[in-house]
Amino acid sequence: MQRNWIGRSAGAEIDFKIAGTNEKITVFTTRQDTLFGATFMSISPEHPLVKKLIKGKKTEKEVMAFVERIMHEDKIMRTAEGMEKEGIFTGAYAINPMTKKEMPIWVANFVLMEYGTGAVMAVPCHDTRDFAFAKKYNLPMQLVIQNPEGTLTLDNMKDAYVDEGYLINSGEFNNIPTSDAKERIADYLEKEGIGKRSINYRLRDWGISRQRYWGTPIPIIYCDKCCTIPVPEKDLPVKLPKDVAFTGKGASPLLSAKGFVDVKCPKCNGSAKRETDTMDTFVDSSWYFLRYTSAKDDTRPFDPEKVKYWMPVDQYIGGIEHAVMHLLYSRFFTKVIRDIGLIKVDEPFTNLLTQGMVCKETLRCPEHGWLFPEDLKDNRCAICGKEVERGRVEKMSKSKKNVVDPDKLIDNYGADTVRLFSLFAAPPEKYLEWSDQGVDGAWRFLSRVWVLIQRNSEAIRDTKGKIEISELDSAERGLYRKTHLTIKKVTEDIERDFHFNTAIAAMMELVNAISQFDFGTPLTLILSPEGRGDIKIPSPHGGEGKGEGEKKANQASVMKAALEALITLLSPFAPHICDELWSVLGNKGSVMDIPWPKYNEGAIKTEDVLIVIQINGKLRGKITLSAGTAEEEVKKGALEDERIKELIAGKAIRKVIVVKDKLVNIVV
RNA sequence: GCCGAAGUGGUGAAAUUGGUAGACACGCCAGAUUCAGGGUCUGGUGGGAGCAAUCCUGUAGGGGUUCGAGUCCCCUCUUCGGCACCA
Repeated sequence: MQRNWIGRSAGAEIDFKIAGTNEKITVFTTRQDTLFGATFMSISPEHPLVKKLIKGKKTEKEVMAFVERIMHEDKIMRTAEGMEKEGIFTGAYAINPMTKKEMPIWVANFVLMEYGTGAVMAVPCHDTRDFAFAKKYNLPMQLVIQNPEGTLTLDNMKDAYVDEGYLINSGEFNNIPTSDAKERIADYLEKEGIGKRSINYRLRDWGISRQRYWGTPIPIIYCDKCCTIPVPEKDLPVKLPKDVAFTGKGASPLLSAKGFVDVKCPKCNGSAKRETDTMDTFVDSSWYFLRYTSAKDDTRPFDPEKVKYWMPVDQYIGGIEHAVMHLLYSRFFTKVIRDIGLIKVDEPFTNLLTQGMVCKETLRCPEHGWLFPEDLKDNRCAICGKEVERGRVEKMSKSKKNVVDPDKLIDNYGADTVRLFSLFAAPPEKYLEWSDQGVDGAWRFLSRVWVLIQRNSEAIRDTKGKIEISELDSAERGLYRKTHLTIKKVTEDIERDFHFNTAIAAMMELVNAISQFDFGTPLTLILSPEGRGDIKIPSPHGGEGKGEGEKKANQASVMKAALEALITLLSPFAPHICDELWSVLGNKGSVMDIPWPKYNEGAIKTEDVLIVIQINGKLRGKITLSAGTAEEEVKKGALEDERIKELIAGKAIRKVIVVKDKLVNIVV
C-alpha cells in the first residue's frame, strides 16, 4: 500500500534544445519509447525557464498574467484530478531530438514543479492528459505506438492509447515492442549524450505543524531583529505550559499562554516570541520505539548501544488504519536517523501485523444526535421516543458512540471471558463487527473447564503421570493423542500468524474430548458469577466399569496430562482462571512460570487412518486401514467395499488414483 | 480511474500443500433434569427429494485446467480500504 506514497517510477531524463538559443530544457518521462510522438511541451507555471522563454516576446504580458493567476490558485484544487486543463503558448519552441521537429512550449496548470523536472514532453496520442490538452488547443498529434491488432489511426482515436504495442513512425525503432523500445531508446539517449535513465520518487508533502495544544512544541523563536532562531540546546526540551485557556475558538490555545509565548531572544536578548504551533503527533510516533529502548535516559533521546541491542522491532502490531501514514513516517525517520549516523538500523520493523478494526453500527436520533446502544428503548430514542436511524457499520469511536463498554462486560462475565471471546471472534487481521452474542459461549467454555478441573483434581492428584503409550487402551490413547495434537495446533496457530481463533477452537475440541473421557467423582458445584445462575453437575459418563490398579493409574495419568496441557495452553488467553486452576490441580507457583508444553511426535502418530473413497471425484465411501498401507492394498480394499462394488458394477474402471493415507479415487 | 484486500450456512467463522466443504462457536429445534423460568446436560441443525437406506445440489456469477477446485487460471459483479492529473 505504501507503493502509492513512495511512488517509485523508472524512466529517463531527456534534454530538448530550445530553438534559437543555447538553452535546453530537461524533462522526465517513463515513456521514452514514445519520444518520436512528442509534438509539444508542457511546463509548470513555476518553472524557472518560463520568464526567459517569454522575455521580449509579444506574448510576454499575457503569459505572465496567466502564470500569476494559476500560482495564486489553491494548489490542492489546482492539482485535483478532473480539474479543467488550462494552458497558454509561450511563443518558444523546443526541438524534438529524434524528429528534429519544432515543439511549441506551453505553460500548463496541471504540470507540477515538484515532480520530475517540472517539464513534460507531451505525447498526445499516448497520454490521456496530453490528448485532452492537444484536442482543446488544437495541437499537433503523431501516432507512434500501434496496438497489437494494428487498428489504430489518428482519426479513429477517441482517447490516448496508453497500452503496450509496437513502435511505428519511429525511424530505426519501428516494429519494436514498447517494453524493449524503452530500453533501446534509453541506451540510445545515453550514447548520444542527450539523456539518461532516471528514477523518480514522489514523496508527499507532510505539513507537521498543528494549531493545537497537544503536541510537541516546535523549538523556534521569532525575533524582529534576528529573524528565526532555534531554541538553544541547553534550553531543550521546550515544555507545554500549564496556564492555557481552552476556549475551543480562534487559533492555537498556546497563544493565550503569555509566559510561554514571550521570551528573550537567545541572540540579542531583546523581546521575542515563541512558535505556538505544535507538531503533528505522527512526529512522536515516528521514533517512539527508539525512545522505548532507553526510556530512562534523561540526557539524550536514546542510547545507541541499547538501540543496537533491541532494534529492529521483531513484531509490530498496529491497526490497519495506520498501514500507510504512521508506518511510512516511521520508516522515513529511521532512515534519516541512520543517515545522520546515530543508529545503524535500516528498517524499524521486521514483521508487521495490521489488525482489523473493531466496528459497530452507528445509532442516531434526529433530535439528540449520536446515541449509545443503551440509550435505546424499544428501538427508539430513550429521551424523545423518536425513531432511530441505524447508520453504517464503522470503526468504533467515542464521538459516534458506537462503542462497547468493556467494564460492563467485565463486570458481568469477568475479564477472562471478555478476553477469550474477543480473540475467538475472528482472526486478528480481519475487521470485526462487534456483537454481544457469543460472549455467553466463551463464558460457558470457561465454566466447563472450571468444572472439569474441580471434578477430576482429586483423582489425579497423586498420579506420577508416567505414560507408556503401548500400555494404553484405545480411549486413553485417543485422549493422549488429542492432547498432543492440541499442543501442536495451539503452538503453531500462535507462532505462525496469531490465529488465536483457531487455537481456541482446538482447545474447545480438547475440552470436548476430555468431557467424553471424564471419570471424576460426582460433584455438585454451585457457581454463581453475577447473574449467571448455577450449574448442576450430572453424573460422569464412564469410569465406573473400569478395573483397578494399572488400568486406573493409566487413566489418571492420561487425564492429568490432558488437564495440565489444557491449563497451560489456555493460560495466555484466560490468565486469571488458569492460574487459579493450576493450583487446584495441586501445583505450586504460577502457571505463568511453567514452560510452554512441547508435543510428542510419537503420541500423535496413529495406527489407523480413514481413507476416503471417491468415484469420479465424488465421495462415495470411507474405509479404515492401518497407516502406511501399500497402494495396491488400499486399492484392493476400496474396490472390495460392498457399496463401492454396487456402484461400479457394470462400469469399466478407467483409472484408480491413490493418495497415501488419504483417499482413493476410482475413475469410471 | 488506479492500487490493494475480500465475497463460504440464519450469524461469527474453519478448511495451513489441489484431496471428506462448513471444524469450533452463536442462534434455532427436540428430549432430559420429580413445578415454571433460567441454568445445565444429551441429540439434531447448508438447501432440496425420500418412510428409509440414500440421492441430487451447494463456497458471489460465468467459463477453463485437473482423476479431483472454496483453493490454480481467465472474465464479470459486489463490498471494503488506500490514492488522486506524479509525466
